Amino acid sequence: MTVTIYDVAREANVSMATVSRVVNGNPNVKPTTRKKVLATIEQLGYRPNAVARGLASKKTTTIGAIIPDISNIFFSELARGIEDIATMYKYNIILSSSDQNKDKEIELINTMLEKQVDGILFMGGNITEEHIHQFQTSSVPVVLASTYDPTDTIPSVNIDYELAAYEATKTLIEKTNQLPALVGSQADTSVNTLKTNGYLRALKESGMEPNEDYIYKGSYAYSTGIEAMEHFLKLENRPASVFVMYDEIALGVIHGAQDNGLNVPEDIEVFGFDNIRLASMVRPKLTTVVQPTYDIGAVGMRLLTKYMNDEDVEEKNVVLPHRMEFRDSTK
Amino acid sequence: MTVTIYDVAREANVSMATVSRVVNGNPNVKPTTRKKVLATIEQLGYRPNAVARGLASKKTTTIGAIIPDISNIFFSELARGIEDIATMYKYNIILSSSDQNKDKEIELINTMLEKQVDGILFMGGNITEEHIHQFQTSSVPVVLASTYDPTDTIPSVNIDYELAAYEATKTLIEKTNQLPALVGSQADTSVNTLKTNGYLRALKESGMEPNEDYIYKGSYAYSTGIEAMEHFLKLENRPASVFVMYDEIALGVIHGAQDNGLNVPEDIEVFGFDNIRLASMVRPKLTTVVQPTYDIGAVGMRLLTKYMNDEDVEEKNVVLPHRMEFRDSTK
DNA sequence: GTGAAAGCGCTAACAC
DNA sequence: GTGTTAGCGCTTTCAC
Repeated sequence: MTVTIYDVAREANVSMATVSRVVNGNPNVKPTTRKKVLATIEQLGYRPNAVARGLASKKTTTIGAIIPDISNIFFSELARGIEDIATMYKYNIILSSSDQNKDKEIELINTMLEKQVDGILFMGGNITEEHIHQFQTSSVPVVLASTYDPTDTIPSVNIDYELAAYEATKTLIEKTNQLPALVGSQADTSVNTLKTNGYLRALKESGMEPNEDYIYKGSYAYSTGIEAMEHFLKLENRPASVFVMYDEIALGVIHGAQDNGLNVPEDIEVFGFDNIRLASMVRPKLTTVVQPTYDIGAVGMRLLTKYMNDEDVEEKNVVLPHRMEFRDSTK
Repeated sequence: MTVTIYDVAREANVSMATVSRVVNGNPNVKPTTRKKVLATIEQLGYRPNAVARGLASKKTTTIGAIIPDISNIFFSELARGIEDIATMYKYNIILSSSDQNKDKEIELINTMLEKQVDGILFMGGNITEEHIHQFQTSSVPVVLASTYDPTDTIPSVNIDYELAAYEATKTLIEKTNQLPALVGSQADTSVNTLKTNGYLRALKESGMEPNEDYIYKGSYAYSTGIEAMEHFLKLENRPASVFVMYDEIALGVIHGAQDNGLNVPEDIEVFGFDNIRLASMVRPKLTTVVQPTYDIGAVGMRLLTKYMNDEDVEEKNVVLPHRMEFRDSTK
């Protein structure tokens, strides 16, 4: 039925070992035999069985990527960064969405380990002790991307979320001289915590007290922005500016304002976070914290290849630079 | 080092076969032995090796998905549909982007076949004879999603792109009584051809002649919309409406118009295609052809499971319904 | 430069 | 119910 390395060996009058050498580009083969083997491979339509190879060699050239949600524009961009570098190094990717559900995350890690992936790239919400235990007892390297491990145990690629949020909030305070609102996700993830902390630090440094009414948290969705704006408009004094933890929600804030007759940035300034492609596809274009999304994936994957190949790693926890991009949603 | 089924068997004083039965939920095991085996599995931290299992059973419970670009919002949504159903049926996914490059597509198909995937879900640009040849000589089932095979040889899940484009164009003609413009991608894909054909058919039926100046094609990107609008504005008579083959480009058209002082829909009406999430995240909200993106992926994956399990398939080429959603970018 | 042979860790008859 | 055994298709020493 299916043609195996044995069939090729027989037809070409060589041993399996020689065919294996040819297939794997081993130089210790006489050019003439190589040619002969290649010819019968072609003729028989032989296709190496990567599963058998994986069993024998204990390498699958496949890595596992666990991602919160592939349909999320931020993560799909990050995934593309992973993929491009993986392709460059000849790895395939088993990709799975976890919805940041801890049990699902743990289950996925185990499934991927069973499938004998050569490494795991993990993007998630919160890194718990159980995660760390899983990772440490894993036989293959693990790298975190856009995911913060408070213990700094696991290699990772991130930006400084706390600092970025601090800077954005600080900017808003300096511009308006008033207390900025905060809109974001209520999910209990370390990135959310870091962003919130940055916001609070900026307030504190300016001698401002946080105001419950000025903090609105919901889902990661656009609709959270709409809802937040409706909430703020019911207040006696609405905020003069708002720092939003995710661009998609920020778009909701802008439209929520516009739909209620406010002008952005004249009546209310909006500062986003991530710089997803949509940020330049709104009017007014969104001022936001630029995070090198694609690069986080790419650098994470590159880091993982280093661990898989036992190369030296200078920096276990990579912090990529971020910056603020001022567009038209702030004055 | 790693604990194998043999270690478990030895520790539990049973044979490998029994351990295998327990692991695979085979009912022919006495409850007491099952309990014993389960206990030593737990104790030893045994994790079944899926690669070995795949070699022995010739099933990997992994499918391959070839997609034009995972960072594209349309395809990432489709991918989520695939994934959810795959998870439901206990399959993992090897996901790769092809950029609709034919050579890369063929190469990916081969890589996935080498990895012994149990089936392939293919999303691409053009289905050529070479593709069909590859698919037919493949040992595993293949399903196309959002990808048109003119010969109807390969099972597929689509909507009727030609009809949908026809309807949208027709609507624009009836509203404005003028020749609508066409903006889209110049990529030579069958979906693009179908959409263009639908546009042309609507013109013909209304006794209108296509006008070169009213057809602008570029990349799939937002910027194509901006460029198209700039092109139209240079014309002596600019179009009263435009049918855009992709929502993301349509957003560009809207903003290209607005950035040049035109109002949508008053000065120019815009009709999109796909109903990506962004369509409701612009102002004015985009009127568009609603395509059940997530469902195309989900139904495609479900269809693939049927082929993989040798179930009966009533409909080899599934055509899902579409509809027009009228929002604020048309009058 | 090439071949022989022993696994890799598991499943799947088949026997008992 | 449970054990024995022969592969699955390949890589990898180790000889020669």
